[in-house]
Amino acid sequence: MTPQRMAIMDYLDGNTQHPSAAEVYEAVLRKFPTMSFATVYNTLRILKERGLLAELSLDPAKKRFDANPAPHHHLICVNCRKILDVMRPFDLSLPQDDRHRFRILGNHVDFYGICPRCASPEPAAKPGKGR
Amino acid sequence: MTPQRMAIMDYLDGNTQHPSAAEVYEAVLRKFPTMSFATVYNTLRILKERGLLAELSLDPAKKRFDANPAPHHHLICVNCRKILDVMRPFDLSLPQDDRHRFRILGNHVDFYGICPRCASPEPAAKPGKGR
DNA sequence: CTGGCTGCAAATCTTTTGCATCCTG
DNA sequence: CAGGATGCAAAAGATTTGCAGCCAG
Repeated sequence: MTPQRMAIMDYLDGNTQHPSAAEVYEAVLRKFPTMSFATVYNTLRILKERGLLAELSLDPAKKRFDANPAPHHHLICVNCRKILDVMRPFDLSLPQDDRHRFRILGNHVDFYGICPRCASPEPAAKPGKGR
Repeated sequence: MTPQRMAIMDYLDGNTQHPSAAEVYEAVLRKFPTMSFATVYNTLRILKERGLLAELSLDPAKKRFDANPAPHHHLICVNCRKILDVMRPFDLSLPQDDRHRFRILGNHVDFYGICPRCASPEPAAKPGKGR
């Protein structure tokens, strides 16, 4: 655990914004002006491999990172791509017929919709590119 | 509907492989050797905008495309990234408390696990890069 | 000294864009 | 001829890799 890694974990810990690697980089840069992209990416990969954070595939444009260790689901605005956590558990056992002989490890639910800001007559946020 | 677009739809229609844009390109290239990346990407975007196909965020490394119009879920091998369809519906109404005043449009469940091939002692597939 | 980590640059991969051309009506 | 589609090349954005230098054990 180097100072850089701690800074990255500090930034992600308790952060519910699901930041992208670029956002992590910008944030940590304030503390470590010499921090490089490569270190951020390498560190995020290593932390992910060690199970300290999760990489989310919710945004096709880029990876987003989540340091919340509790299993949870997500609510995504299809317009501005804002992502909120849904901590409520769901009972989602996959029936044998649908398992295709996979060993099931877990599941994840995405709810998608329009957030209040984007639903308002004068949308506050531009649409994300949503790649 | 141009011949190129029909070729792309033909390739995707009934295809349960959830191919990436590059895979679509390679496949359609056999029929249209002059087909360019740009046309594939532009066409995929247009078909998506018209609701003829869905763009999946299941693979952080790249977009995957699915022409199956029925709402359904996915079962993903975390090792080789193989993706299977789960046509069974789930009752997943999000309680008011968790809606954060979003207008909910839908949901999608990913089940993840290890497929039989990757679980076998001599794994047949290399791990995907999983970006 | 050795191994791991950092920082920089270059490379890679995926996707998008600009633009000239072509086809269709 | 006007609009839309294609093909090519270049650009853009995200991520990875190669490599030299640095630091700690």
